[in-house]
Amino acid sequence: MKDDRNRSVRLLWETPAEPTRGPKAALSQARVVEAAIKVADAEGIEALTMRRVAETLGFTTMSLYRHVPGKSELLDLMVDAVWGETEQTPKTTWRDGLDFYARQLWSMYCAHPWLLQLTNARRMPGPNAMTRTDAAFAVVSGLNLKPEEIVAVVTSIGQFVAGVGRTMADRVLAERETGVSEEDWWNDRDELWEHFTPERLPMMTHIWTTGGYERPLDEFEFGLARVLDGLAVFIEAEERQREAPLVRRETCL
Amino acid sequence: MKDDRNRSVRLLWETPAEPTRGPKAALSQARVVEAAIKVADAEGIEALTMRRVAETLGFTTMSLYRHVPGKSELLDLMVDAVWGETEQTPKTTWRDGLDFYARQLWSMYCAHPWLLQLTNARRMPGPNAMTRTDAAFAVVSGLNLKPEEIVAVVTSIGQFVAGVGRTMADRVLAERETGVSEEDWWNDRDELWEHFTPERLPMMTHIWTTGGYERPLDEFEFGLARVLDGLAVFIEAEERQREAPLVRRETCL
DNA sequence: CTAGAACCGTGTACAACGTACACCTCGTTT
DNA sequence: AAACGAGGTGTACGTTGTACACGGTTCTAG
Repeated sequence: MKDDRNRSVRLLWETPAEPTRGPKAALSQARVVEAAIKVADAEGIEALTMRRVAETLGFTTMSLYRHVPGKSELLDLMVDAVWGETEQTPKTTWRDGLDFYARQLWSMYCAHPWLLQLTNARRMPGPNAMTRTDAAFAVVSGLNLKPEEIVAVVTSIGQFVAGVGRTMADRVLAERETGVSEEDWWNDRDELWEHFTPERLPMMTHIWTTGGYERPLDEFEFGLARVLDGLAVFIEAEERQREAPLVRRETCL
Repeated sequence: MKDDRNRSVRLLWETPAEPTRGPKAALSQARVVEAAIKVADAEGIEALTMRRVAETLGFTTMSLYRHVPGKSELLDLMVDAVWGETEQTPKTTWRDGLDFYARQLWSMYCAHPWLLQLTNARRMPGPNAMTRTDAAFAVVSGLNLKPEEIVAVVTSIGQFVAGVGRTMADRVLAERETGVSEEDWWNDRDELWEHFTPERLPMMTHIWTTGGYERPLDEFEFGLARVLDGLAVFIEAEERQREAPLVRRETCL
């Protein structure tokens, strides 16, 4: 059963029948997942080892494998458990809805920065993640967009939040891991700044001396406003084009 | 000298004096970096081990440490070497300039997807990366933006490309690593689709049946156009009324 | 009522990783 | 000729995920 390609599908989407025989389990899948999330929250993804999770639960490392097939599947379960903590996007205007969706993602990433240290490619999507995404699709469904445009719009929001979040997460996790603040770390590399000369880096030194790095804009708020503005331009243009009688585009049912 | 905090600064920004004594080096830092990039290009970052690099060069693992202080510093050198392959943004309009900058980043990420598997937090910036960034700042310097707004505008482009790139990179590297195409992999998980019912996921099933996933829009092109549109709205508004204060909201981190 | 199947948790073991350390061998400087 | 600094080698250690064998516990089939 090693190469059962649907094992992780069943793991996430189906609740297995309870065993009738054998001793009562002292541990459970839910407790393993919960403990793993707690470890990752506190110490980052590189501290998340099977040994560490087992230790916090007071069991041996190998006992975890009775409840979870492997580390990869444990990560799948952790991710979908965290999606379950978010609220579904309510039905409102497209802009309010996407704003809500973006902020839900943002607070999810803030609470669990390790999410952004994980690959998303070929990660098995769980029911929680899918229902949240479905609700996000719904808020842009009344705009007469083509189906692939709906996907593109929601995806662009998701990717924006993930992009900004990753920078934030890397910073937070590095601070937590090393115990050295971002500022202290850069100040320790004092010889670096000697190479930042106006001849070599005119703009950066100018921005530095005029205080551009001292009071940076909030990356999330600034970027979100820009992306939503950009989507507004697109959506309005798309609606105008659709109302024009001559330039009928093919609608897929 | 172990905790010399400026060691990596000198490594990237200064060329060390050539040694006078001892045997001629059969290896060099440049060759190590080059070989490492080649390995990462072909097999991804998780295949980039000191043993693997040494093997492709025909030397022992420990010989690398004569030319590179450690793996972390090797990564710094690889990153800046790759930045050196890109062209600097020429001086044009802000929109053409940012478009150029975005496409440079994009082609860099396409050529070296492993860049996006690396943390950016506390990575020592090298001279190539800094001059490229400086040139990008320059194209938005004629707009009378506040210094922190210049940083925010360029950063938002960088983060957009990194966000889209990461999705692309994860996919490409997973295919290269496993030898299984994305499509085949998802087709193997056939039981997953049985859970995608219209009751549970109405929008997704609708988009699926209307072909929204069959001809997806280009994420890079779609997103870039949206972000540039959004920045245009901001820049025009900013030019119109310079005296209006900018609204800043608090976020969780 | 008993044999055995199913299940839980433990302990040992292995290959791969980064790299510290001791070592020998060159080539230049004193 | 002796000393010294540098390049490359080989061994060894602590980590990681997890395969495998094992012993104890609980329910089911005969």
